[in-house]
Amino acid sequence: MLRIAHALDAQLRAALERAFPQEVAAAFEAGAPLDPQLAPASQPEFGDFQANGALSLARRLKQPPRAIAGAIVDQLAADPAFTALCEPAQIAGPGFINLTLRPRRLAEELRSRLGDARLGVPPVTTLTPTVIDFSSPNIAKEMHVGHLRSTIIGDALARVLEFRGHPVLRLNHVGDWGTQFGMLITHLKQVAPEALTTADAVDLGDLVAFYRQAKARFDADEAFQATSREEVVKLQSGDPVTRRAWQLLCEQSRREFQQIYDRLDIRLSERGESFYNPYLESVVADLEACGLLVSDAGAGCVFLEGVSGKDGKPLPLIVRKSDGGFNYATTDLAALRYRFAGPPEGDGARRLIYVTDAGQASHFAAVFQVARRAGWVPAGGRLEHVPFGLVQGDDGKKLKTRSGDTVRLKDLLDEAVERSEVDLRRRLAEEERQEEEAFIQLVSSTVGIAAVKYADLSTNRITNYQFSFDRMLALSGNTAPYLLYALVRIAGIARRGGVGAGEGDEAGVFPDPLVFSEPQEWALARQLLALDTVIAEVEEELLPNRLCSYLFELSQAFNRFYDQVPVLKADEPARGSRLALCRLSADTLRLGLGLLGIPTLERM
RNA sequence: GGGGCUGUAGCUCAGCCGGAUAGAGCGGCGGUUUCCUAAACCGUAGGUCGUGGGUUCGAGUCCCGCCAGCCCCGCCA
Repeated sequence: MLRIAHALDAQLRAALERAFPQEVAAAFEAGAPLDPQLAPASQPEFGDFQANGALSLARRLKQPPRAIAGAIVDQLAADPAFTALCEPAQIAGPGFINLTLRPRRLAEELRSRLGDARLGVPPVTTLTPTVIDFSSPNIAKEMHVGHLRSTIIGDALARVLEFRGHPVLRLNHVGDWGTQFGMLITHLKQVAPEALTTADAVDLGDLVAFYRQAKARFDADEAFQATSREEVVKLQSGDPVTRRAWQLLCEQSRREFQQIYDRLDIRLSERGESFYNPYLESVVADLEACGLLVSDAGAGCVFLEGVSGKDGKPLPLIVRKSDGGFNYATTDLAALRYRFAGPPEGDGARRLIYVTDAGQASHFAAVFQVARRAGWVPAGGRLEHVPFGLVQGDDGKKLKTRSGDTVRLKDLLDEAVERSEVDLRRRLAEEERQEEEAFIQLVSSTVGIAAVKYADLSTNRITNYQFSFDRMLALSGNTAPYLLYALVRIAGIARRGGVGAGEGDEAGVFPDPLVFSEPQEWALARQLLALDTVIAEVEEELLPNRLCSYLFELSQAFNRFYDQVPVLKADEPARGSRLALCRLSADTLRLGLGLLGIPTLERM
């Protein structure tokens, strides 16, 4: 519907201009052009679109809104392109203009989607090279529930942008540098030196425990602190023993992470913090050169504009610690600059997206501000922090295991799949269905993982997210199983109707024109045509839940249609037209779920 | 103390740069199966949109105050 909306917008603007030539010209001169305010209809009975502009124009044009609407409608009626596209425009209420597309045009539009792999979603014409920074676990730690949202949301956004045609670099900014390694290596030297020389001498779970011990010692023991700092220096200066230990730890973690990414079907390029190490010095030097760097209590600071602390003085972003070392702010600045810079020493991106928890909002605001002031953000370059809320348990507090530990991502996925399997087996027994073990495994793991992903993506990411296996695995409601099941029902029809995916790829097997008569058919058709609008919206606003709502509403529209309108038993051309709706519903669900990173099933 | 986010139905949440009677799911109650997977569909009850002001023809949406919860605030990321 994007193309149609554009056409209508242009027609409305032209009509407005013909109706009020002087006023439109004057407003344009004044830099405040008049806008007919085209929007999707707020209610189905209002048609497909509505134009709200007449109401707000009343004051500026010094005429009653209905008179303005009337003048615009008269001009629309005189436009052959408009009358070919729409039924006569209706004026409603205080001055809304309601627009209803001609059914034939809708049917044509829909028919053009058949056999189109992009389902009417155009590729963008202006490519924006984009870096998406997401997932980003820490080396020598296990991935836990805290990484879930970043990983799932980041992947979905990447998929949508890639589908639109943008070059996307998916970066895993893993925590592989800094003080933490000094602590860990120092501690391991004393308690488990073999871990530093032999691959996989201890498993990752033990490393996590060692890390915790190291952190505790670091906080309590000054001598340990000092040794740890020395170890960091050794690491950064390339000491072979320390360096080797570091590589072993990274390698081990990397393999563990990859198992999770494989399960989640997530593709990522690892480029950890250490990658930017060679650029830290120059970041600080350049900040100094452009006069932003201020030394305060021995630390290198950039004082922020518009952000003040307790005493009303500006707050600093510290980019060089008083011991001369660099911190995460320095790394983030170096990364940002590298990503915007052109090759060979840069990625040449024009849009940077950071998918991290909302708690880092002020940190990123500070980093972005400093980068802008330092002139590292190119003209037209976009910098976006995509924040998300905490994962909470049923009690509304941060999700923990019964014993109070953070939940390992692996365990969480295992439990989702296990619950899904128990449910499937129970259902098979109830229905006395016989299925092969491979089928049960495939369905359980697909549904389990899909449920976890969809539950996360389907809520507005900015708010905290209450994690509940029972809700995400529910077979009804706005859940992955409901959507997957809708697709399975369509697949059932397709198997009998002979128009499944891959069969009848030529649009020629469907009637031309498509013929619809029932309201359920039109409701489904309109929903199908809205895909491009939703995708464009997600691309812009980076809110995957918009796509989820769309797919859920599509499934509902389909289930209503399926329930109330016979397909296979209908006569032609209704039968073929309804099969076309089924086919497009299936394709749209597959595509949409695919963009969310969720694979689909033919049977379940 | 400063800053940010959040506050919408019993519960979990939508609400698309202000627009027509505030939506969905779950749960509750009541229905639907000679027919393509009923993991579905239909109906129904349920809301002072935290609160008080303001702007506007029009405010859940924008501005200000207040209340509550969570998060951040100089050398962790």
